[in-house]
Amino acid sequence: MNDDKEKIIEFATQKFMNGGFYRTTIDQIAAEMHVSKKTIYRNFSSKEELIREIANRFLLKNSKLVDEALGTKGNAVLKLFKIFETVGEIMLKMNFDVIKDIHHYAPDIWREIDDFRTKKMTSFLTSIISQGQKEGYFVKKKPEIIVTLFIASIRAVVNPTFIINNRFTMLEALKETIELIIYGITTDKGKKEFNKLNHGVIQ
Amino acid sequence: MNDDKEKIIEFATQKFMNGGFYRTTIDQIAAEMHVSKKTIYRNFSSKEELIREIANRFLLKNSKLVDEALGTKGNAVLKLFKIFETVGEIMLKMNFDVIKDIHHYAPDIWREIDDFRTKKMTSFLTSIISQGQKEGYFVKKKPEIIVTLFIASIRAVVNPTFIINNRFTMLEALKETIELIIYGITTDKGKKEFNKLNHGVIQ
DNA sequence: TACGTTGGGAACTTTATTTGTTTTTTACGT
DNA sequence: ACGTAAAAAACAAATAAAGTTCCCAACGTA
Repeated sequence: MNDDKEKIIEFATQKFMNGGFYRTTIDQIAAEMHVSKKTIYRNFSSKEELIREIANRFLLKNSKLVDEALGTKGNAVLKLFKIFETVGEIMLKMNFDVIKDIHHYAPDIWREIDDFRTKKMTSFLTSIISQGQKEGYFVKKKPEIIVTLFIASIRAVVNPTFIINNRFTMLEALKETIELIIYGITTDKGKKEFNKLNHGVIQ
Repeated sequence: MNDDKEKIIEFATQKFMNGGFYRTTIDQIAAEMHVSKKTIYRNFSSKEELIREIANRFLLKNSKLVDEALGTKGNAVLKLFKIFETVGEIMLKMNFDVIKDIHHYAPDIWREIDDFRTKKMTSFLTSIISQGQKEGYFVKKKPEIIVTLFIASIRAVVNPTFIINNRFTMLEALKETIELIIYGITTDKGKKEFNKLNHGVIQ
């Protein structure tokens, strides 16, 4: 029966998130599930495929969260704010070593994740910035340029190779980066709007 | 010259703390330091010895922090509070996967750490609890029993095998545990004193 | 009861990676 | 120009995990 597959994914996700992809072996998963390796390999051709499946589900779940944030009624500044709030929450929940593992041992999967993330960001940032320009919150530079700048900056920070010692610093770095960029692309009207949400951080 | 040794330790510590002990190989360290493996193996007979050295220094450093907290002037309740504040700070700074790595791949070293920690805790808790009993803050049960209970509870929580999803939850768990135990061993006078420091959490 | 299918568990092979060693090359000081 | 010392590279050995195979027990069905 192929309700095994779901159970394996569920259990493996827990183990992986706790122990990292590398430290957690297929043997361990099988043993602790009281299932034979054969059963696992019948459902997944390799450990990598299992990891890929789990990564995809994770992306999909977070993708939905972002979509919800995007669905927020209101002006572009509010939407942008909501999205970064959501991203921050996702990052807080994440075990950072899991990301490091993928980056290190499964660079293919990492590339997929990065691609997905980039496409997602490009699409929503473009739409928000266009909206914000019409509303007079963002300066009227070419949206593609703004989006590229935005994504490049975020990717530079939210990346395992970015030297960090702990999650807090990392989140802080992201926040600072975003504030910097927002300062550069908002009109006076936009800055005012942002300060309402962000406790007056943007001058 | 044997100023190499210090440089290796310094660099390796950075790499290990960021990448974990397992993911970080001697080859990587050598390559990134622009040093040959021979140089590393001349100073350390094995990777394990290098790790042990780093772990020892880490323990020593934190041990000193605890000693400082212990040196705080004041009653036993204040001292206890200070120490757990310090421990909390240390935990926040720590990359938890590094601990998981040691626990998993170098159980010998882990046992040493655990021993050290236990001895340290036993010594300071015994002294604090005796002091607090004289001052009338703690109930007059046998200190050895209280200390044993205390240490067992803390070890149960501050342990890689304790299932946790993120650092925050873990710290929270530790805090709750400590509050529970303190509730059980303080007199009314002690509870009042603790609430002054702890925003009225102990009822 | 006999038969057949299914999956667990253990034993096995294979493959990949890393440790630790040895050899070669390079560079620098005398 | 020569000798030494360390880097770089090539090597062997060990380890550990992935993936496969086999055997056996449990269970359902005829």
